[in-house]
Amino acid sequence: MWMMGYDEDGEFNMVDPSLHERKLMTLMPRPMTTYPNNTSTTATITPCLNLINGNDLFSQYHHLDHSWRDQFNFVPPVVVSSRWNPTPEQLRELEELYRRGTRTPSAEQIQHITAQLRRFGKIEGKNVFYWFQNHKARERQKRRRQMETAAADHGDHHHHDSDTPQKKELSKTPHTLLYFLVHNIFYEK
Amino acid sequence: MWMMGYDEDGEFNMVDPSLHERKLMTLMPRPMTTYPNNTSTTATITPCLNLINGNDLFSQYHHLDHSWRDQFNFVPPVVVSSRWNPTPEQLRELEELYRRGTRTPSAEQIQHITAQLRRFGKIEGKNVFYWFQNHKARERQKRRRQMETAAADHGDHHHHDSDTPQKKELSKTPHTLLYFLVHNIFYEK
DNA sequence: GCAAATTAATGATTTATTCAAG
DNA sequence: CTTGAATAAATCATTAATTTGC
Repeated sequence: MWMMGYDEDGEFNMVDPSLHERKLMTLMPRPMTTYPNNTSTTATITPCLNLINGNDLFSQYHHLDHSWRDQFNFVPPVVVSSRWNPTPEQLRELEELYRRGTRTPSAEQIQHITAQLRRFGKIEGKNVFYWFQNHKARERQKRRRQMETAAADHGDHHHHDSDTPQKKELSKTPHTLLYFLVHNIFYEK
Repeated sequence: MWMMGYDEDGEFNMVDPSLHERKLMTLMPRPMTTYPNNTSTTATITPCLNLINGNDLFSQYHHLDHSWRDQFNFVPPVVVSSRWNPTPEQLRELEELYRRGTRTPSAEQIQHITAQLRRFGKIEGKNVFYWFQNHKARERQKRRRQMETAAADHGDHHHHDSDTPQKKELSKTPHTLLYFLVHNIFYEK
């Protein structure tokens, strides 16, 4: 329905739907079977991805009666959460890193952090990247709003805090995920 | 100088300079030596990268006399352009694609286009990605400005053109480079 | 004609905004 | 309502056009 047509920019889209259906993934129903690449050697219990955070994703199929299921060899598709949700430990670690000054971790830092946090559950590099990006932006806008209200209280004074983006520094070294990825994938050779 | 310190967000940066010195690259002076990965099997003449668009990058060192050069075994560093510049053919092809409706090509499209355009000279996927991103944005703002002036002429009427970003469509399929890269690099497994 | 100086285009990054899952 | 994910807008920085003084 939305898969083929012109968008606001007049762009014509005709794409392979299988490539872009990212909302929910349907997997073979193999409960308690971890991913092949799951490093099961860690001492901490890595919860089955379908039960992370205690959400039993099978429960939504309990209304199906067994006779029907058996007759057609029906197996309820396992709907796996489409987006990452940090475990409390992961969040704690990330916030600690942020508090200690990490804002835009380099690709290597991202990889390292990701590897560390995988001990606490499923996580990918892009999650770490997005987390810092969002956290930085939202802390900033939080402060901005505080400043606004403070300014309104005091009669619109322009008091430059230590966090006010003063004038914009030059020559910022690119540290973004995009930078890393571009250099890794697209630098042919 | 700018390489180590706190940026506007209070982030501490201490990075390997070699990773980020992207302003100008200095290569060994090997005139007429194409890049190793240069597909030299194509029938079309692929110009030496240093002479693309007819810029002889050695001419800037003609003031140096030979005796001095020979004495100290001086070889003029070949300054290679730090950013891609499309050849006329590449630009023609890209504009044709745009005219035909391509706006945000998928990763596969990018790879395909890049492969095609490599026939005309050095190019990378990210160049194609950025070209479409920039071209789309600048065509849009061009039209926006036209609209502004038109509205000013007619007394600020709100006449919704077919290109006015009406309300924002939902369910846009992610087609960006970032999407592609993220899925290729960070999808562990 | 020819470089240095200045301006205009545009390639490349970063930041702000938006969408939508939970 | 919070926040992970994605896109669009703004910005930076480099190269090409263009101008200017000689």
